[in-house]
Amino acid sequence: MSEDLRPFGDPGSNRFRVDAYPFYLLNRAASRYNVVIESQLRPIGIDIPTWRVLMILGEREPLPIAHVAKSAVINISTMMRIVERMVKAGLIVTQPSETDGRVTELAMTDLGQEKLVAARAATSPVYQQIITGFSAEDFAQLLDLLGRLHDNLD
Amino acid sequence: MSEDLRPFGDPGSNRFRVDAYPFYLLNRAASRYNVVIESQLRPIGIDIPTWRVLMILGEREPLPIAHVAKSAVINISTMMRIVERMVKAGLIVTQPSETDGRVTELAMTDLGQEKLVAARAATSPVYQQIITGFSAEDFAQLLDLLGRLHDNLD
DNA sequence: ACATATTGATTGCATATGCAAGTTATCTTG
DNA sequence: CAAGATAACTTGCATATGCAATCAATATGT
Repeated sequence: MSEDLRPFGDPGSNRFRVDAYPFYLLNRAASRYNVVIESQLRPIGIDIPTWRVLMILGEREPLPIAHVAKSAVINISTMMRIVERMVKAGLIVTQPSETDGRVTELAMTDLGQEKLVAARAATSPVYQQIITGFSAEDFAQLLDLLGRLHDNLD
Repeated sequence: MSEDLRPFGDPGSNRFRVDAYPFYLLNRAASRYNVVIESQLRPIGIDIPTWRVLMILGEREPLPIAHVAKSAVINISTMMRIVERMVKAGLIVTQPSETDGRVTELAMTDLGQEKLVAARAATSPVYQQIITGFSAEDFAQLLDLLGRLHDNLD
C-alpha cells in the first residue's frame, strides 16, 4: 500500500510534478520509440509514416485513405502527402472505390509488401527489447490502461 | 488468468494486430491528448510546445535551453525556434549563465507565469477526465509501466 | 424529387520541424 | 599547458505538417 500519486499528475495541483504526469511519460516514451524505430527503418528506406501505413494495410486492404488516416492517427491532409510519396515510391497504388464515388482506396504493391516484411523483421527485435521484463499480466495491464486513457478522451 | 497477448504486439509475428501494439496505443493516446489539450490552450493564446516549456520552468528556473529541450523531449533545434517565439511573445527571457559561458538560461516573465497559471487551470479538468476510473493502483501501474517502456529503450 | 448536410479527397499556403554545418566555450588527456 | 574532444547554442535549408478552402459524391430530411 503506497501513496496515491494521482494528485501529483494534476497540472492544477500545487504538488504537480512533470514525472507523475501521464501525458509527459506518454510523449517521452513515444518519442524515444520513434527515434529507435526510425533508425531501424532507415536501412530499409522507409520512414515512420510510411511504415504505419504499411502496417495498417497489412491487416486489411484495400482501404480508403480516410480510413487509413484514422487508423494511423494522422491528419487527413498529411496523409494525402504520405500517399503521394508512397505512390511515387511504388509502395502502394490508388484506385477509385467501386461502390462509393468519393472514395479512393489504397493497396500495397509487391514492393510495398516486401518492404512491410522487411520492416516487420527489423522492428521485431525492438519490440522484444521494449517488453523485456513485462509479464503477460503487465502487458495486458498496459494495453488496458492505454485503452482507457484513450477512451476517457471521448 | 487470460491469454498472453504479448505475441500479438510483435510486428514479427504473423498473429500481429495493431490494437495490441503498445507503440500504436501510445501514439494514439498521445495524439488525442494533444488535440484536446490544444483546444483548451487556444483561448489562452499558447500552443503545446510553449505550454510544455512553461510547465518545466514552473518546476525550476532558470534552466539552460538544452536542459529544457531534454525535459520536454523536443529537438534542440526546434527548441531554439520555440524560445524565439516565446521571447518575442514576452513569456520568457534569456540570460547568459554566470558559471558557464556556453549556456543560455531561460526564465519566465510575469506574463509567462500568468499564462502558466491559466494553462494549469485550463488543463486540470482534462486531467481529471482522463484519469476517470483510475484507482490509485491503476495510476501507479500506469506510471510504472510507461517508465519501464522508456527505460527499456536505452 | 429536391434542397441541405455530410463525407471524402484534394490543394494552396503559412508555419513547424529537424538535419547538418558552424561558432564559441569548457573539459579531458597527454 | 596545448591539442583534441565534447557540449551548448545558433542558423540555413529542405521537407513535413496541418488549417482552411474547394470540389465531388452520397446521405438525410421534407
